[in-house]
Amino acid sequence: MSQGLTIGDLAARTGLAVSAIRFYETHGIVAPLRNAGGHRRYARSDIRRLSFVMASQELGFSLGEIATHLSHLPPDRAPSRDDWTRIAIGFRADIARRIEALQLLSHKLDGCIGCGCLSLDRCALYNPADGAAAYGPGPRYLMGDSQIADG
Amino acid sequence: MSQGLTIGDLAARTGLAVSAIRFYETHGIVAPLRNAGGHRRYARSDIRRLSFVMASQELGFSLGEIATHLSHLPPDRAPSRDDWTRIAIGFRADIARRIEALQLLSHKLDGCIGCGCLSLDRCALYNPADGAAAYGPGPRYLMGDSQIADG
DNA sequence: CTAATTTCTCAAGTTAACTTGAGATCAAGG
DNA sequence: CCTTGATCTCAAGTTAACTTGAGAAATTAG
Repeated sequence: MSQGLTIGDLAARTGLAVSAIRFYETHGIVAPLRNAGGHRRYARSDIRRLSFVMASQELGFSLGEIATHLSHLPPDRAPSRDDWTRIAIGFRADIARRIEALQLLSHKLDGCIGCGCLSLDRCALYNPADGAAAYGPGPRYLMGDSQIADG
Repeated sequence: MSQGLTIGDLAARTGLAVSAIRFYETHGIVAPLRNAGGHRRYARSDIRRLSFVMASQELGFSLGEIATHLSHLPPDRAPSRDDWTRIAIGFRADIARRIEALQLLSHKLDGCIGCGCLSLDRCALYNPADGAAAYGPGPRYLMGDSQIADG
């Protein structure tokens, strides 16, 4: 067996396009070695790295955020079990946060369904004034976390 | 009071940029009337419409999907309570689905944390072969829902 | 009525995350 | 050795969701 996986191997194992894997490299997400001919050679652990990227994207993280997460892995040696465990735990925390946000939203909709919804000043989907947050370019107000207790 | 809200009013009430509201119009999300001078005039119910758009985007829906949801509202008359209730219920179902997906992922990470993670063939983040789904351009494999029962 | 806002339209620019294409080189099978 | 297929680099195109800019007309404040 030659040293490491080719980019095609990695693409086959992860389901990613070869072009995507190269693109990720320009964003510091993978850093393969090169063989004598200048072709990329990947470590087996890069499969896991890319799997992590795909999972994170599913959750809505940007490549930049993902790269930050991954930067906590050792750049030189293959990541150990503990290295990955640390990352996975932080990842789980993010998932939990997102679940909570969705549940809050769901509760607001409960209120909206019951409230008649024609008096716009009381709908949970309205009243954006609190909890402003930017999600993408430009200013955006989100549904905040007050004005909901009073049924 | 003049007839309806100006685009600036709507922007102030929703937190959206004026340009964004105009943009949404080109995507069939709002359809304001025009006054004598050709300026847009919005109904109060458009505030809710746009709030719904922002909430949906938070959940990862595209404008196309949102427009589809909104197309179930009557185009001519102001939406009634029941109209909005129907939409809100469908919306809640989507939230529930997403929460489930996140919880599944979290479970997989539980397994990943415990499994040693150095035998790549058993990690929940690996083994993409099932549950393929496209999320953005190009083929993508996601973490499916099998190969997880056996600890 | 005049000046300052706001709005109008339309075209073009922006960011993220990739893909596609061109032209050249490397690697592997027979 | 030679051909086919995989890779390489670099530039440019793509989609979503908007923003920015220009020039003109409508509104509003004083």
